[in-house]
Amino acid sequence: MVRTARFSEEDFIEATMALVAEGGPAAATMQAIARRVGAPTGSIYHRFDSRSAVLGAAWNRAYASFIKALAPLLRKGRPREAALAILPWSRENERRARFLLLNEPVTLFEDTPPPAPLREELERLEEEFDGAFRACVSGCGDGVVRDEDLARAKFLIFDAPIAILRPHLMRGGALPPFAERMIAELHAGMPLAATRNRAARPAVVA
Amino acid sequence: MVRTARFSEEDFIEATMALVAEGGPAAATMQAIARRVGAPTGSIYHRFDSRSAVLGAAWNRAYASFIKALAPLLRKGRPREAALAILPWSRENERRARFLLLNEPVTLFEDTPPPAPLREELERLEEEFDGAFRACVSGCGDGVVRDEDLARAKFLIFDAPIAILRPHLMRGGALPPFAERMIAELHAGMPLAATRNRAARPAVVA
DNA sequence: ACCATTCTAAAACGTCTATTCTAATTGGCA
DNA sequence: TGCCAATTAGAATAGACGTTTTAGAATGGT
Repeated sequence: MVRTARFSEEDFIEATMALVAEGGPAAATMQAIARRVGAPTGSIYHRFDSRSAVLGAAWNRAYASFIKALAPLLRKGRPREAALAILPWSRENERRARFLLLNEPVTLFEDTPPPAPLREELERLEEEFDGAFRACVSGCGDGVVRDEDLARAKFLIFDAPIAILRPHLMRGGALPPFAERMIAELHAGMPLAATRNRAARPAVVA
Repeated sequence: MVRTARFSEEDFIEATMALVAEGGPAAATMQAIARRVGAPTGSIYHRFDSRSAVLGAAWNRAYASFIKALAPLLRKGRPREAALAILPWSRENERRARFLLLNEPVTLFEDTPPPAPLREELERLEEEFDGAFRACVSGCGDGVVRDEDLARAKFLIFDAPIAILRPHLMRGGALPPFAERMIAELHAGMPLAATRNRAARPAVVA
């Protein structure tokens, strides 16, 4: 190294997350990222090949942090704790939570996909997460993991809690206490494994 | 009228929905919309003021159709039926379902909001939907609708079913039968009104 | 003190997009 | 038939954005 860098990868990634969290993916233009860091746009290209490389790096970083918080609980066979762990993680990583949980990768990368190394890293992360789900599901039944059971687990532990949190993440500010209650009740009322060989208990109407 | 129009508002709206449903919001450029209809780009501007006017009109149309399918059931106090009604609606309106349920208005309109008349129409639609939810919730308890109860109803009837359907809507193709089972079980296991004056039933772990 | 290297800095380029403009065409109606 | 507003038609414009280029400044070993 011959010249000390004023701006780090970290700086650009953090700025990107903040911009997307605040104004959606379209707000994270290269010029906006640079402006936020206080750098000229060209400097970003000394660290990243392209805009999708910046976005991809930010996504992988946020996703890895999220998985780190949930996967151990899943592997220990604690789906309810895993679902509830999304709350403290979101509170401690507000920016990351808004960035990760309020955007779909498909909309974030729809124009140009990230470069190969980042795509591969993302695949690894997704496999790790998927594996944790499978471990959790297979721990609660026999060895075979049926599609329905996996879909059900992902819903109960991931998609449903996020759906509960979404309005409050969007609005900003604190997550209300009843969000936690809703997640807990959801897990109390709906079993992780699909009821086999009998129809769902019919709901009592009126 | 002095010259018969070859292209209708309808044509452009339908093309816009199809493009967004197939390739995300960014795929619906004015040129892509025009190409799909077989018209020159300029012709769109004889019917719509701007791109956001086209998107807004498409959104309002899809949303109105969706609300029309659900609101009556909500007002009749049938939350479970309302949630399940999303399935046939999505099957009968596959294009609209992908357009409406797979995109957030905030990302669709983040660059430039639709013109005032469309915004007002959207507000009316949202109020109608909100009113139906409130009617449904207040029907199941006393007159006062608490924030928590409203959030819970919107989750059970709207967000959770959509979260269940999302992977299958994205992938395309038929919605699996277990999606219906999951929604039914969700409503069987989790009551519409929050349990008052006592904590949520604790889940049995391990 | 020099020099290769790494970085900042800012302007410039090329592409893509929404939008506008100008001209040609249509078809009911006086 | 000949007018005329509505419409088609497609090129032209202007701006935004990602990316590249060029120039210069800083650094640490030799």
